[in-house]
Amino acid sequence: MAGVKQFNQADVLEQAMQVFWQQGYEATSIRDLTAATGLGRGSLYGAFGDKEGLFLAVLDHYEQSVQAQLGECLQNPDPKVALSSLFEQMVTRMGTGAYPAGCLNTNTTLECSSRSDRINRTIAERLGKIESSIYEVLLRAQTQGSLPIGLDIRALSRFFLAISQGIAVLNKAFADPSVIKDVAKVTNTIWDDMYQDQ
Amino acid sequence: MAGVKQFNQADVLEQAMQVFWQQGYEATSIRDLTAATGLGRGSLYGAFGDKEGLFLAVLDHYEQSVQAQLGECLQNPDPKVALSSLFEQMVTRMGTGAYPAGCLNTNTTLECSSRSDRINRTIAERLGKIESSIYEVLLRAQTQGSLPIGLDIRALSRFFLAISQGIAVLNKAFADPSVIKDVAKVTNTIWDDMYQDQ
DNA sequence: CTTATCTTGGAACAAAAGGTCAAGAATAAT
DNA sequence: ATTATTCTTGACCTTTTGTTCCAAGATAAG
Repeated sequence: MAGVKQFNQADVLEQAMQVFWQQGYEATSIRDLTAATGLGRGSLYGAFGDKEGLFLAVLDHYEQSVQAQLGECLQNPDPKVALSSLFEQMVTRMGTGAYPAGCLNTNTTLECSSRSDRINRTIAERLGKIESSIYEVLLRAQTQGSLPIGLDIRALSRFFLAISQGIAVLNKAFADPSVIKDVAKVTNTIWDDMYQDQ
Repeated sequence: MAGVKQFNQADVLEQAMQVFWQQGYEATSIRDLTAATGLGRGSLYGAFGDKEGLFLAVLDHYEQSVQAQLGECLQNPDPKVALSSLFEQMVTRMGTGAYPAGCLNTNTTLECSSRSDRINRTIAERLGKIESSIYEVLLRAQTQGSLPIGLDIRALSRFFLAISQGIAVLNKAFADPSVIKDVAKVTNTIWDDMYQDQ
């Protein structure tokens, strides 16, 4: 069974992502990964180099498969809908149990940022992109005149980013889904209050 | 050099806390701990049982030495000051660099909650206590008439808890201290707007 | 059919992990 | 001074870690 790749890379990354997401980077061994993916050691190392290489590939897969959906929310032409649907989407996904609790980016930030420069830069860059996306939405709202000009929207985008990270933490800490529902509810209230409908 | 304990337990916990806080639970080895504390393996195991036991002791030490300061902020008789000083205190401490980045509770939540039930319960309980403390402050404000009666202060306390966790995440992800300053700034603005001065 | 190329799974490796234990040393009690 | 108790030290154990390597197998090209 060889000569050509015997496995689908996306499937392997999906399985590996589940394991890393649930157990964390350090707590996940190569054995765990070969068991989850069904690949032999040689195949894994041949395809991804080493554990860190596989993890970085998993981070990419995560961005494209999970996080991309959040990015789409922010593309909504109505800034008010864009931001509120972001939090709604987060809470909904976390309620389904289709994925492990929390957010892989957030988990990785707290576990690996002080250990691997490469991972640290990847994550910081990714969080920066989310902040920028939120900033674009706020800027659009401001130019539309539905958000006060005096508002510091750079600070505001960081604020919303913080809330999203906080939701990820609380979702991992508490089994109770009502906690993050409450957070999203209050966030939307605040956002509604800022937003001046024409 | 024995017969009686040769080390100060608080000092040892302080050193161990620094290591765990910076590297995470899994990435910290017993060698790291003996090197940081100056104790031999036997002494460590004699005093704390095993790695998890030491870590739980460290979590207690963290609550008493670091987190207690945040609790004191919330004891301020003026609810408005109480909550705003909480975030101010967080940002200030994280700016000093006296401790590693972020928050040990938050880090632990994301790394260990799916691995050790004991640690998971400890952390969930602790976050619950913070939520309750915030709730008390909001309730006080509400009975004083400075917060609208219609407000869901349970949800609101969870919201502020989420922000505090988000701040911890962003402080670990970004070296730039202006990020969490911005978050605290916006949070205080929102809190001020809610609060109806008499 | 032959050859060259690539994949595969598992054996093997050194290093490091968490944890144990017995002998030695210092105090406190008698 | 002697005994009993306690703590410290460092070697040692087993298991697991991440990684390498190779013989065997399967395909595609000539």
